[in-house]
Amino acid sequence: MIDIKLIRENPEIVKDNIRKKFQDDKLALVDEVKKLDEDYRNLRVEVDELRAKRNSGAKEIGKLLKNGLKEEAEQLKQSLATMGSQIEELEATEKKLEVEIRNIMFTIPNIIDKSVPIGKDDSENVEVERFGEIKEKNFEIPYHTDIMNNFNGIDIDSARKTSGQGFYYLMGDIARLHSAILAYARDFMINKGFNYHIPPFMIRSDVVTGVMSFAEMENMMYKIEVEDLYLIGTSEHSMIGKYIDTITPDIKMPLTLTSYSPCFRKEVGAHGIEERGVYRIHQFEKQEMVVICKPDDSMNWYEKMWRYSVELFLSLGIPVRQLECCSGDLADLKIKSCDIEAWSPRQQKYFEVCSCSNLGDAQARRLQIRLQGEDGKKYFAHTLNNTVVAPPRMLIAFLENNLNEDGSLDIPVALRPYMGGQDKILKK
RNA sequence: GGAGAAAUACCCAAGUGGUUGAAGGGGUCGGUCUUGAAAACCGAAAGGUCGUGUGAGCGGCGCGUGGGUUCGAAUCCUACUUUCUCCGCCA
Repeated sequence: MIDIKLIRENPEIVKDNIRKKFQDDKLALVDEVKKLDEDYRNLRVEVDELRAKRNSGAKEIGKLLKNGLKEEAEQLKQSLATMGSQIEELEATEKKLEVEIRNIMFTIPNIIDKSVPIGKDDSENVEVERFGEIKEKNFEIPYHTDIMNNFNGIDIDSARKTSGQGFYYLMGDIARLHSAILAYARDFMINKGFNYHIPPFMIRSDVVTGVMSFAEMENMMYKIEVEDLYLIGTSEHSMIGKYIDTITPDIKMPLTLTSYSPCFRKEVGAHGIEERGVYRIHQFEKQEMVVICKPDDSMNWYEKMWRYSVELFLSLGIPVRQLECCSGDLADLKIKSCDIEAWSPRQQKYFEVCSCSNLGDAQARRLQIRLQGEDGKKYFAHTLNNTVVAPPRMLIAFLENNLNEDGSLDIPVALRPYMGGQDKILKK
């Protein structure tokens, strides 16, 4: 959500930005909302004047009554009553305009960073850099669920029975590996100075509508029946929700947070649930990083954050690449974003495992997350988020890259303390 | 889950329908005293947000949140949220 002042003063910047994102159908909205905003402000002046009159009139009645002038007071009451209904009418229009303006402002994309490559859709995303050495395997890598099966590590059939498609039982060493990776990721971020959080896994509807669009909500969020609660789709929801309507002294910035949570997603639309495996599922777990900082600092943090993901994956023997989101693929709230993709030796290609985003002040403006300088001035924070690691999807990359020809799995040094010291787990 | 009490500015707190942006403290800032500080005393300012104006300013909204009653609401009604106390239940 951008500042409407930008539309008042510099609509061309906003339109250019829309063109860069190939959303030309939204161009007309700029002039439309500009006009609505003018109407709104003119109306405000009118209503405010009336309200001022009513207020002073009401005070006058108080005085008259005090002086025992009942007749005059009654007369004044009459005239104020008619003014009251007039005000009510205008207020209805005022409210309507406010809602219309807000709705349009939600759909106008944030101004993208000048470094973002221009492109229509995800096919034009740009590979920036590759990290880690790809070790060619001279044997065939099985599908990830088959690898898991070799360790008696997964039971999807039973999960289908208990919960339907898109669920899984992880078992034995694979389940332990899953927990180990999360624990390692947690400590990895703590060692980077991030503050570890376990947030609520359910949030109220007002937080939900605050942190996401209506469409997103429909496609992602599970609602708890009877209660006003939703299962979170990512801990970002509860982590950002924590700061809604807050003013924090800016000397406390940056807030570097890392949070663990299970994530629940309906996955309606998009690609849907893949039948086989744990690539896209209704329930997974995720270690997340969230940074709230001063505007000047957000690009530095963006760079640091995606690099943390790279470092973590490399430390687990998984080659990755950074893929920068082009303008057309960038979500409307974001000013810059990239994916970290892990190498799949089986598919001989990279696939998404982390997504790092700088939202600029758009999220903060929408949620009123403000900072206060030592001079007392208040301004909107910048917010960023990135995946640290999200198993079981991450396990796909882990298993494929650390698999040996004899079916055993190497446990990288970093992970061994979390796996009871084992350097290898063996096929069952 | 049941019963009761409560929510006022940075903090504590007064205020039950009429100049209440909201008494009084604390804190903050300045001064006196002191080598410096503390204490004490004297004095002062500011307090959210939006609109409007070049500007000093003017005005709207605002006392947990949303509705309502009224010419007028911090004050009355209502729903919700949260906190505290007691009872019940439970990892």
